[in-house]
Amino acid sequence: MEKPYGCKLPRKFYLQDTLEIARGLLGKYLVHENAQGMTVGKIVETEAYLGKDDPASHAFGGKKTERTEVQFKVGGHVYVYLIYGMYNCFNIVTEKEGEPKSVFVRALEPIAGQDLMRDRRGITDESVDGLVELTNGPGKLCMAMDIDTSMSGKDLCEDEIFVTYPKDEDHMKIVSSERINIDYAGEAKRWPWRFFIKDNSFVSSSE
DNA sequence: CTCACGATTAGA
DNA sequence: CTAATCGTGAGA
Repeated sequence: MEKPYGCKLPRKFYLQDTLEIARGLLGKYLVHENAQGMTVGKIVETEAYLGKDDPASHAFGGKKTERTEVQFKVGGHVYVYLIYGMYNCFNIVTEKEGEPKSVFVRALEPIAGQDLMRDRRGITDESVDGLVELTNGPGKLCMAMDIDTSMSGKDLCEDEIFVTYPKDEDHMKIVSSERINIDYAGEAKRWPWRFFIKDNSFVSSSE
């Protein structure tokens, strides 16, 4: 059977500068296969959280707690947390061990397993509008890909969940903006650490 | 132990 | 625009 994805990213990818990784992840495929089946989504929107020097980061000031300690692992691990008591947020830990930086994945474009995604999202609309609703937000993509906090701490360099270079990476223009919904972060709200693929309709709708 | 809060979403 | 909904983490 022909796989709808390419080669898994090596550890080295996740050891680059976090802002480079946030941009570099755009266009890559996130792959998760479990007993229900396989789902694949192209990463189209990310945000960088730069750890101890970033007031918006859960690790601001070097704070380490039970929930956030996976961010201190070596780059390539998964950090998932629950927000508002009901939605999961998927992040990729970056850089060397002890450096609690990460990239938050805000939106995907469904590539494979769309029927399964529709089931998990409870969406019956098979039009383009329905397709966009599957993964155009951080909580939505976690529902579609079946990602929850039990996956926090997993290693993307293993086989349960991983990111790949697609066989043919599309031509795309990357743009940046302020990060979304971090009013608590003061002046850091202005820092342009959100990246997305220009004109991609699966990017989350906030501006 | 208590309790305020959130890197969101769906729906009015 | 707001309600939903609960794990987390700081403080008593």
